[in-house]
Amino acid sequence: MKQDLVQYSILGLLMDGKKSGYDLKNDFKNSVGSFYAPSFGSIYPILKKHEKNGYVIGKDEAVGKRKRTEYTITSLGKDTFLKWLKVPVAQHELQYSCDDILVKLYFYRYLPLKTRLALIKKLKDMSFENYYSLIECQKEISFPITDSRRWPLDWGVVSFYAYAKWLESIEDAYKKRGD
Amino acid sequence: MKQDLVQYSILGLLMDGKKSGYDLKNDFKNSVGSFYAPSFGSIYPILKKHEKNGYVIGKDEAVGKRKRTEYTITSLGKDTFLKWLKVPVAQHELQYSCDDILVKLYFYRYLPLKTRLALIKKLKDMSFENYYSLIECQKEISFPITDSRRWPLDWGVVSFYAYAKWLESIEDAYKKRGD
DNA sequence: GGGGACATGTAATTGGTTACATGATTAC
DNA sequence: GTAATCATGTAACCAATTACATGTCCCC
Repeated sequence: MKQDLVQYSILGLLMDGKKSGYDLKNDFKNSVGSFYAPSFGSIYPILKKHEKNGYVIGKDEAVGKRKRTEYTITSLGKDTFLKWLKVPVAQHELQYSCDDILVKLYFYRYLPLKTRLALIKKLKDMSFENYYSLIECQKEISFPITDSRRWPLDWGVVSFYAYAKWLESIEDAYKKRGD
Repeated sequence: MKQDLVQYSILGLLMDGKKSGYDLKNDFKNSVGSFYAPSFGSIYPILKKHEKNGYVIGKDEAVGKRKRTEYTITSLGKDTFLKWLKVPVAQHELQYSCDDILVKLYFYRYLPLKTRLALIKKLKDMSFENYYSLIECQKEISFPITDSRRWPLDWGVVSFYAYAKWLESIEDAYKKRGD
């Protein structure tokens, strides 16, 4: 999934208006930058690729004498992005690599409320499932709490529980809002 | 750090006895495999590289007519591994990418108790620090809980709190043991 | 005798980062 | 005038995965 992440994130950032490659770099920094920040060396080539695929349209704009190429997302690009966004996070992605999920989560606001809620519910359910299955694993291993071999497992247990509870609180918030 | 991870992990897995490349593949699967599992295509070349660097020594062993190359870690290899292991996890690594840390954590048992404890304490302190600083960030943003733009931040808050509390419980366990 | 595990290795491909190259504009 | 920021792009490099290539052993 990782390799697609840049590509879809760029489409995601273009969802709220046309931007240059330079803008995108800053946008990454100011949004999902703390866990994912691509370099110019990947942004510009991807933009070109997106244009070739018909996902974006580049237009040279002159700001004074300084020229910049602004990219607008097409409806095909939007569909492609939304299609990716709607794919629920898979169990194995949740397993331990959170970065990709965090990026996806950030863009959930572009989904209709119902879809968003369904995906959050699914994420919550998976978190609880993972939590319970790791609890089972914990029972099977005999290492004491001070043995580092069980730490990654314990880390998983505490984080899945925390995620699940937090996702539950989001669900509750939606319910209270009554949308 | 990511690229070094494979290399040090291989040294780490060789810490408790000589192994072939094939063994290592299985070992990854059975230990840190759920969050990090390299392919043969990276294991074998790294083994060769390690041998060139004097970190491991490969010896052809014949099991019947089937030959396998078993690698033994050298004292230089051990030192190199331990040196890496002793480097505390940096703040930015803790930020959101947990995989690398989990791998490192798994190998902490090769460190003397005192060092291990100090590193756990440091990790705990950083988790609390991150937790408090994210709490500050939360105060500054005005998005309601139902806005997906704050979710990555919230995710960070709940996970840092969970990690910190859990690391604290490890410390307590050590104290109770009175080592 | 065939499938599956054991065992090693490499070549092709992918995809990213770093560093380089270039040049305009703005603020001091 | 010079440093910082704006702005775009590419070439060299690096590291990893996939797929391929090869062959043994063991059990059914």
